[in-house]
Order: sequence, then C-alpha cells, then structure tokens
Amino acid sequence: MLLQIEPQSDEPIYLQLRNQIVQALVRGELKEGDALPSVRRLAVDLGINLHTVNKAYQLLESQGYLHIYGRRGARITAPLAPTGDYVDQLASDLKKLYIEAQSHGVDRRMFEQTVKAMLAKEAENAH
Amino acid sequence: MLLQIEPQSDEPIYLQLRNQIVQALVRGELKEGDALPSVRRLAVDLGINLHTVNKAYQLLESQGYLHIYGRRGARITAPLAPTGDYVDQLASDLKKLYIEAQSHGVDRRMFEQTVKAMLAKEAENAH
Amino acid sequence: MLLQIEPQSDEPIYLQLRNQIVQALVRGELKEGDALPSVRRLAVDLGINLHTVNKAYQLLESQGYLHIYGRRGARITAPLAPTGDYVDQLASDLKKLYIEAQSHGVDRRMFEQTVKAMLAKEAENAH
Amino acid sequence: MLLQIEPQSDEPIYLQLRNQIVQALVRGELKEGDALPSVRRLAVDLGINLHTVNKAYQLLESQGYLHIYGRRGARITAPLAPTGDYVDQLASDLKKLYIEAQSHGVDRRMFEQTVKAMLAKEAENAH
DNA sequence: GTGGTCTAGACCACC
DNA sequence: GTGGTCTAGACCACC
Repeated sequence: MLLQIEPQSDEPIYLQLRNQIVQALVRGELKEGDALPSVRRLAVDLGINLHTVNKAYQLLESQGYLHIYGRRGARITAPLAPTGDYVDQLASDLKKLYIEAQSHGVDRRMFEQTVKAMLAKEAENAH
Repeated sequence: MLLQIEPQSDEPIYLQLRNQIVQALVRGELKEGDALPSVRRLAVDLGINLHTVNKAYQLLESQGYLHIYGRRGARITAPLAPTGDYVDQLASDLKKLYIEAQSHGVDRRMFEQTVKAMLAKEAENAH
Repeated sequence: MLLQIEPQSDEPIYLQLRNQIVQALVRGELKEGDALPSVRRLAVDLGINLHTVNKAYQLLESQGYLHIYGRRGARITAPLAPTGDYVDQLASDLKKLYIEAQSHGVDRRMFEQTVKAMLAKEAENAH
Repeated sequence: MLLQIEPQSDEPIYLQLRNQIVQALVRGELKEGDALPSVRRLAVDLGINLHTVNKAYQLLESQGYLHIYGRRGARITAPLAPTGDYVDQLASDLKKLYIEAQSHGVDRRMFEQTVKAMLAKEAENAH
C-alpha cells in the first residue's frame, strides 16, 4: 500500500490519509485482518504530525473500517455490507450533485451519461 | 420561494442559503430577471446576520447565478450552459462518491441503480 | 441635448447626469452661456428625484462647468482651460490604468496602441 | 514588498491593499509562487482588521492573481495574459478619461502627450 | 431603507 | 497560530 500526502491540497491531511486507506481497501491492497502501521511509524514515514495520523485512524474506526487494539496496533475489519442508512446517504449525495448539475444546464440524460462514462473508465482502470 | 435555514447543520449558513436559491432556480421557482429580497430584509426574515446573507449573494454572483445592482437590488441572471470544465468537475465528484460507495460494499450495478432511483424520484417530484 | 438615465446601471444617477452634461459640452451641444433646465423641471422630465438633480448641478458648479443663479436657473460657464492640477490628475489616472494593464500582461507598446486606436475611433465618430 | 495604507483616503482600504499588491507584482517585487503573509499577520502589521485583509486576498484570488491554500497560506499565481475582454475594458476606461479630459480643454494632441510623458516616467522609474 | 465598508470579538477545525 | 465562519454594531453614500 502506497500512501501519498499532498500538503498543498485544499483537503485536510487527515482526510487525505483516511481516503487513501479507503481507496487501498477498494483496490484490494488491504484486506480484512491486515495490520496497519502504528500511528508513530506512519507519522514519521509521511513526515506529518502524530495527532493527524491518529485523527485519521479514529475516523476510520468510527466508520467501521478498522479496529484499534490500543498500543498493539490496528487491523482492517471485516468488509462492510451496504446498510440502508448508507444507501440513503449516497442517494442524498447524488441528489445534491444532480441539482447542482441542473443549475449548470445539465439535464437528466446528460447526467446519466456522465455517470456511465465514469463507471466505464473506472472498470477499465481496474484491470 | 421558500427558504429554510438549519442553524444546527454542519453546512455553513451562507452555503445553505446559496444552495437553496440554486434549488429554487432548478425547480423553476426563480427565473431569469426575478428580483431577490434585499440582504437586510432576508436577514431579518431568516433570523440571521446581514453579512451572512451578503456572503451568499456575493458567492451566487461570482458563480454567475445573479447580478447585484448595488442599492437597486439583485436579479437572477440568464441560465448557464454546461462548460467542459464543469462536466469534468461533475465526473470527478461522481468518481469520489463511487469509490466511497465501493468501500461500503456497493458495486457498480448497485451504484447505477441508486442513480436511476434518485433520478426517477426527482422526475416524479418535478410535476 | 438628450439626457439618458439608466436606473439599472452601477453608476449613481447623479453621476450619470453629471457625465451626460459634460459629454454634451464636449460634443458642442452645450456652449458657454446656455441655460439649463431648472432642477424641478429636469427631475420631472427624467423621472428622478429632485435631490438627485440638485446634487449633479452642485457637483458641476463645484467643478467649474456651470453657475447656479439661485432660483433663476443655471448657465454654462466659460470653457475651461486645462490647469496644471488637472493635467497632474489625468497623468495619475492614466498611470493607474497602465499599472493595472501591465498586471494583465499588457506592455508599453500595447498600451500605446490601445490609446491610439481609441483616439482614432473617437475622431472618426466626431464628424 | 512595502505596503502602505492611507486610512484617510477615499479609496477603501481593501482596494488600496489589493492595488498595492498588484503594483508589487508589476514592479517584480512579487513573483509567481511567492508566499504572502497570513491575513492575521498582515492585519497586525498594517494596523487594520483581519477581515479587511481577507477581503483583499479573496478579491485577488477571484481575479486570478493568487491562490489561497486555506491554512497553508496564499501564493502568487502564474502571470496573466491579456484577454480580449480586458483590452476592451481598457479601451473603454481610456475613452472615459479622454472625454473627461476634453471637457477640461485637453485636446487629442495634449492627451497623447500626457500618455507619452507618463510612460516615459514609468520606464525611467523601472530601472 | 439600501448596499458598501470597516471594526471587534468569538468559536471552530486543522496542525 | 491559521483561515473559515458568524454575529453585532457602526458610518457612509445614494435616493
């Protein structure tokens, strides 16, 4: 798993870290039971603050991605199944994007097309 | 046009206001040339600070949704056409949602289904 | 002399009025000694507030363009000769435009060219 | 870079600040990639309010002169190339100055002379 | 009454 | 300490 932090980005560092770990999970580079580096180790490796790494780990734990075993490190949890709550959240996020898109003159057809193009591109990159 | 502010929300008030006005535009409750309330008037009506309303108006103007005529009020501008830049941005936002969804166990088929359900629901609400 | 007020403009009405009268002067539609409409008359004709017309007249008088004879109306003053102060002011205004232009990538040659093009166009329109 | 604010001036403080930074850019005292002081630091140094500095920075960002990286400070952006829109604006501003100048008895020849004198003086100050 | 500008002061998230 | 956000209050020009 390769983690890349961009200090210049608008996105807070702890969120970049959280997202990169989630992406590694999606790509299959991390699986259930895998151990993660200690907070201190990762902070040193990435050249960022220890509190920042800790914040990312806490967030990932609260979202069910990993479990923190005190000083003995952290491990990836069993894969998540989509809950009704999450699917509702996803629908709500998609709706926000759609409204914004409409205000820019994107209609339903064009929105669907953009979704399909994105999915096709992602499927291609996957293998 | 009905504007609802939730002071408790994580979303900044000026963004809530901005988004509600864009939504009113999408729903057709606001059209090109329509006048908006003065910042003072709207601030009193919503129980928020005048500067917060002003910030939302300034943002909407910078995004091309309305034009502020100084003391003579503000009016909705002509509708926007989708630019290539915007469509790229939309694709990127959709991709972020998709990656996040995968990490929750949502696969490509389920993602597409959620998009379609959302669009169907929106189309129904529109008339 | 035809005066046109645009209530929608960003420019304050009293300044529009002031500028239109100065332009009429430059075009020769108004000459030394010509009488101007009374404040009330002009306010009614243009459909604007009496105070607004008065403000424009006061400004024109303070700038030496006309003389107000109390209730007996106002007349255009003798033509102005460029004072040293005014030429300094002009040079300062031009300098501001030039600095701004440079920040947009306009160099000295391009600036001069733009001045010449403007002057040529104005000379053409004059006859 | 030396920034000088005149609190007594008619020109709003945030515009003075904006203009001084653009001038520093034109003079080469600021270049692409240079970091600007934090809004708090500059506010204290100039003895003005933090929000006023922030307004200037936001304006400069919206005009493409700098990019604000949230808490990680602000940096000067790549130099701009003159757009057709901007050159039209410049011509329009020059025309306004010319009409005003004519009303003060400045003719075409004198106007051109004033432009040349200003450019010569600026070129001299540049080295 | 209106928007424009400025100040003072406050709380928050990030680091 | 930093920027982001919000509020309260004030003065000004315009109309």
